[in-house]
Amino acid sequence: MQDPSTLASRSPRAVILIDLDCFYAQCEHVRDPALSTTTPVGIQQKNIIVTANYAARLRGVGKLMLVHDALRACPDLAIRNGEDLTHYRAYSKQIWATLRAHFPAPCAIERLGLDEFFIDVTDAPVHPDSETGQLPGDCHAVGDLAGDDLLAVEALVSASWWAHTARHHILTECGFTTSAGIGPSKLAAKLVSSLHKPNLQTVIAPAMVAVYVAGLPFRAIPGLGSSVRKALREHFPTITDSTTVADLTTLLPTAAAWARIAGARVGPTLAALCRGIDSSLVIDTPTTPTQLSVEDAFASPTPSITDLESRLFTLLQSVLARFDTELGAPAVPKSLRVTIRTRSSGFKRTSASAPVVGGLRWRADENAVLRVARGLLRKLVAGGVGGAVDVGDVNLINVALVHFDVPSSSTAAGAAQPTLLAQWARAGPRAAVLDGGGETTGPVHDRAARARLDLNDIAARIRPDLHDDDDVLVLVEHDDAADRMAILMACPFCAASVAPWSWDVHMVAHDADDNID
DNA sequence: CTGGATGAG
DNA sequence: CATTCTCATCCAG
Repeated sequence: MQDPSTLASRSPRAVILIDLDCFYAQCEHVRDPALSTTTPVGIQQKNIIVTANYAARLRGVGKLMLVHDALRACPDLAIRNGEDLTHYRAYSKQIWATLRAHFPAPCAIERLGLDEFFIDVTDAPVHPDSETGQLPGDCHAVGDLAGDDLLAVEALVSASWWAHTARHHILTECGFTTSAGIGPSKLAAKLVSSLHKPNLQTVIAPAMVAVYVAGLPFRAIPGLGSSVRKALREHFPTITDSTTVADLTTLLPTAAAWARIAGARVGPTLAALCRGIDSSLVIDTPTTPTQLSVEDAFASPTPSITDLESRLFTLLQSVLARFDTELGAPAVPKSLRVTIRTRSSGFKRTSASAPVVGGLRWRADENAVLRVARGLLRKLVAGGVGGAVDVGDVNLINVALVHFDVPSSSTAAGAAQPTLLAQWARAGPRAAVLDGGGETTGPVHDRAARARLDLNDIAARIRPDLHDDDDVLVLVEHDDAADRMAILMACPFCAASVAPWSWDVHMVAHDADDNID
């Protein structure tokens, strides 16, 4: 069977990574313009400085440095507390909105953390300023662009100009400087983005990617974290911090060799990344996250379980408030999760979760939610290794709302269904889009891949349950404006074209019609 | 489905 | 080594 995502990713892409320079510190400068960029600024969370502006870095303040050490290196460090991420989230969202406005579909925009954004500009128009073939003045290059494949070079020169204008928009509309990497893949864009910073950008020639990656220290490979590093050192004691990707490739020449060290899933991926190969696509980050959590770490022991509960309730208030202000009406969290961390466990986390029966109406029944949260906490504190966790041993609590969903046919309230359907109808032709994984997000870019897609295959992927039903007609249409394949299903009752994800609610609406009759 | 491990910024 | 305060994905039970 053809794998559409593989086919789509085979065509050369043009990917930008925009990286906000020392994001938290810049947020403080933007919020308080009187704060000079020449004064060293550090952002404090508990007893560490998590990041610092460039003035502070020049004075020896590093990331995740103890406050004590930072002040010793730089006694006049201006310290801002960054434990509350609210305004950092707000700036991040503003920057995302700016990028979205200037890079509409079919350009995908994927957020990584609060301060990095991948943009796929493969299908963007050729940038007007790229016609001379020159790069923007603030754009460095890795490798000889002129010597590379002609079409790929045109795409990357244009992409470099798009990165330049994106950064210009972020600066003039939001007030933030950025660095950027431009390349034929997410991997390439990411790895060169930090070569020239702050406030500069770097493009890499496609033919140079493998060579460039080979020369990097092996820990630069994204996805190669502390666990894999530990396994590598155990198998190969000669490995040090200065071991390069090329050295590793000599030790582990095949995907199978990698799989033995890092597992069947991660291993082959790392093997490919080490050769500069990354076929992953930029995926639009959804507006609704999969979880929303608030946590607090505390150094001094909590005296009693009541005090622990008091902390828990404060966090719960905070996460509920966040839900109200940040998430749209259709989102409903289905579960509540409480996580604690103890010193004696070596700072490991343990969690417990439970369904939230009240769903949407917890404002009216907050006590019930509080009781659920307290029950989860008691379960964790009672479930310690020796039978019970010492309350004073707990040094972090996290409360999370998880598994958001839109209300569907499973919710009983019949009156609410037509309203929901009306909302989706108003949202217009945001039809399902095939990404090859059977899900309904992301474009299929490669025209040849589209031509090979088999209709039955598509139907089976999108809604295997309905595909067995002969009455359902599946339509595949090309939306020329958006340059996407839309998969729609014809409703046998009203002849409407319905997106697969709204099918169930559509049917419930018809059921409601029947009941009125 | 729940809970842990891992990795990202 | 993680340390902060998050978020996502994968996997075993």
